[in-house]
Amino acid sequence: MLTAMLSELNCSAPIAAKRLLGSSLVRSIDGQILTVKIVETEAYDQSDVASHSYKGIKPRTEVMFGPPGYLYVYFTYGLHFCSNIVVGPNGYGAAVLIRAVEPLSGIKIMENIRLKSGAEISNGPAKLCQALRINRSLNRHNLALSPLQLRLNNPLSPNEIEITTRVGINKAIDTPWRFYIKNNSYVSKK
DNA sequence: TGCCTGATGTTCT
DNA sequence: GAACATCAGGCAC
Repeated sequence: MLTAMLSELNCSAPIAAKRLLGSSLVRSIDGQILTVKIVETEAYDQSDVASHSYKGIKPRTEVMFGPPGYLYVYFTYGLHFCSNIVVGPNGYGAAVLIRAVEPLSGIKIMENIRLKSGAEISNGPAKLCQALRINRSLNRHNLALSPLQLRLNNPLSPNEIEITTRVGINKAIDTPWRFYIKNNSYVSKK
């Protein structure tokens, strides 16, 4: 399955970002299984001034230039973690930021971690990291392996996907590389 | 309801 | 020393 997943994600960041919508992440914490569905993504690659990989390979961004199917976790604003799925060919710096997910199982556990319920559990990139206990220890993690696995579902049809410009950045703000599932209440606001 | 701001660590210049 | 792919709480309306 690993090779199948690799080939699915060995494409440009925007295509991979759309491909990842509707797919699941399976997180194992202390023997408990949490399952979420990816409902909102943003694409970044090395040709894009808003991307961490734009300035070339650095210790922090090295994982973005590796093979697809790995997790890139970075720390931001002094408080928060955000998680990206590395995509594109080995050697090309591209990744897809996971902006929002919909909890499918283990919801009670996530509510306890977040001290929130409903969409507030995971309708933002830093929120979902907290809900799934994703931190720097999972940077460079292989998403084919426990305790965090990516399960690609069947691609969504184009009419189920909304395309907009990205959120929370001030470079390349006109690039329409944000994708989310229409009418999904877990998509982040704005 | 919606805008504004403070909190706060890592990385890069 | 500044920038930063954020969030939550407070305050004004």
